[in-house]
Amino acid sequence: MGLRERKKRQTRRAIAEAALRLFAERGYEETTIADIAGAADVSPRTFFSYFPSKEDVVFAEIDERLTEVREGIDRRPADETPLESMRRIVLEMIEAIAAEHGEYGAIQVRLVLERPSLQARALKRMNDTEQYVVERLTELCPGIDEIDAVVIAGALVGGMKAVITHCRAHGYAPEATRRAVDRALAIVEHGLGSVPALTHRATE
Amino acid sequence: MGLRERKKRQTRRAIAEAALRLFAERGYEETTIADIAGAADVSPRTFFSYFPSKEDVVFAEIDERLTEVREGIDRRPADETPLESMRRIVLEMIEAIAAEHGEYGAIQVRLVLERPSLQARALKRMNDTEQYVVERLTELCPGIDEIDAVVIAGALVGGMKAVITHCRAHGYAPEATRRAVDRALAIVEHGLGSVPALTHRATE
DNA sequence: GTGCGAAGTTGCATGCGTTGCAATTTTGCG
DNA sequence: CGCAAAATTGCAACGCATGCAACTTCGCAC
Repeated sequence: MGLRERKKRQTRRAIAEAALRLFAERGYEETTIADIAGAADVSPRTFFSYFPSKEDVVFAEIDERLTEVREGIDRRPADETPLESMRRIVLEMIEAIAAEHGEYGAIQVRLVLERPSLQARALKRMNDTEQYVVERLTELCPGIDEIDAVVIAGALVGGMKAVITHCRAHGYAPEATRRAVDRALAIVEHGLGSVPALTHRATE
Repeated sequence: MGLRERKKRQTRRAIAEAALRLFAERGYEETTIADIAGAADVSPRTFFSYFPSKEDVVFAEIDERLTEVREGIDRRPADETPLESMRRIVLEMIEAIAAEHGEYGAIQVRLVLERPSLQARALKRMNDTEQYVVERLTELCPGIDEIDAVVIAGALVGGMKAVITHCRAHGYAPEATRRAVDRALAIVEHGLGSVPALTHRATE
């Protein structure tokens, strides 16, 4: 890897860290591009040659993580059933998110939760991942009905989103996390019909 | 309802229609706030006293529809099981969306699909609705486990999103729409384990 | 090491969305 | 009519984002 490459990576990191630090100190909208550029020792114009927008800098690390998840999906061993694969991948994803809990990850999570526009972007990223799941699913199960694939991916990602929300609210306690994942997968796998509260009629 | 009220409603509608017409004619980013205000015969500044942002004008009608859906949820008859209620509400929602297919609804859908930022906003709205489902669900089923409620809402909304996507891609043909809804609800209700393609091991 | 082309950085000018403020006009009602 | 509240408007300012052209730095061949 040449000097050029290394320096770019270094600058990118400097910008991202400066941005997150400033966001944490003064808040997101209280920090301007000029502030970030100044703290990272580059010109304001250069910021945009590394990140297409102010919002994107928040998702810099998260994107790398998502790429890893996709690679994990692609490396799926052939002797797993699709359901087993999905179980494993969901677990990996949750663990990755929980591990990210410290350091700058916490700042990112807080920012995303506080700013509706960032939350919207995060949901879009999740939706894009769902599209990817649909593609892999149709590849994995030749002849599967299209609507089936889309619904399955939707239910899976929806369940995963639920687990992430739940775990975040409970501080990522390890045993609670595992329990949530198990419970979520059980519901998705066995269906809403398996939840007694949902099939019980109020009258009578 | 006083004259003041009526005029406000009228102006709001004028702005929304002018905006959607211009978006359709020249494109979203090719239309400025000044253009919209000019076409609706108000000052640019006034635009912002009716819509908080340019993006919001795209969702004006959709928001009204979502409000109706929430009201539909609240009016749920007591002799339905939660699962039956959800089935009915999902069907109503899809029908409302399909009915919206004509007129300006089509423009909105096209805009949302084309612009990533609008797509993100649409997903956030869906997520907010999901939160609402969680609240009603915990109300409806006292003592239900929190994680269960969150997962159920996630799976339901995820499935619904899938149906919407699927139907849109197939031009909202009535019989295909009904089939998609049935299939989606069946999968969500009986679980992913009921889909043969997912439990079949490749090696054997 | 010298020079050259490519890649990266920077400043400048510009357009647009958005907000706060104060002035002005319109509306409903006594 | 006349008054107070509400709505509209213009103005100025700020920040994000983009295109462009000048400039600097880098890697590489000779």
